[in-house]
Amino acid sequence: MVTTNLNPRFIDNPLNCPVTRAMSIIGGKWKPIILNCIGDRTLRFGKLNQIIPSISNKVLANELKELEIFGLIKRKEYTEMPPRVEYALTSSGKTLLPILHELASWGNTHTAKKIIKERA
Amino acid sequence: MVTTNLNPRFIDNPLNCPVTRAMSIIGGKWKPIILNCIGDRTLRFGKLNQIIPSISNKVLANELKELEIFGLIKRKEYTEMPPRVEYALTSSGKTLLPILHELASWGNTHTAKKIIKERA
DNA sequence: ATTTGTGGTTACCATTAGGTTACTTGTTTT
DNA sequence: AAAACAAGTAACCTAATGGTAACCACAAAT
Repeated sequence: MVTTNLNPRFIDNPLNCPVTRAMSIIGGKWKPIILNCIGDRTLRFGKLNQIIPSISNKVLANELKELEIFGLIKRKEYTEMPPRVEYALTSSGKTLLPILHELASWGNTHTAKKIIKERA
Repeated sequence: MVTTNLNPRFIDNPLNCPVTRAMSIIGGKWKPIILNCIGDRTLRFGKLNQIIPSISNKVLANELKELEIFGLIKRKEYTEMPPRVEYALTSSGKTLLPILHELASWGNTHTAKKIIKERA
């Protein structure tokens, strides 16, 4: 069974906290990466899978579905054979890009080497 | 056994992606909330637990420990009885605050009501 | 003598997120 | 006749995350 419901953390947000809300949407291992990868482009499923090879197609399909439910990406299906499906960010999804970029540049200042060295 | 190691996602970052790196540090259910709560203040353990009542003290202790390992918060212990421990953001942790604020205001525009309504 | 306050720890358990492999569809190429 | 392509599904499994409840040390207050 494919379970693509709303993230329980989104529904049951004890503090009704906007940070929790945001994290319940873009949190998780792959969602921010996917959003960041798509960026301003329009990408097909297979292309995304190729850019992010370490994600399985099951998980990719699932994450895309959830992102669509939250209105961050739009899915366009062409009825051809073999099938073609294109993904792009919605305007709402694009408002996340600058935040993700900041997060990325922040992440660059916290490299693994640095932290592991500092702990040693 | 208390398992406060580095997040496996931080170590095993397949794409060596800064977004992944950032999310492996501040991702998770409580870390961004804790950071945001502390903000510019200095808070004691009990006070934090009171502000975020839905977190258990075990989990809170654990998250604080991890945030300390990543150099985002500093812990100051007073050898008194009963004990007193104060937490505050490090300068590195404070650089996250503006990003968290943006995330929060973004989260405010994506309320549960709105999304559930749009789906109906 | 017992309770209270503080900042945790321990052992145990439940849920969830994520991963693996195999399979489907219908048309085109070998 | 069989294999390849594209975009997934289905069934199953493991690891990580988070949660619960009980307990600890030590001093001060009741």
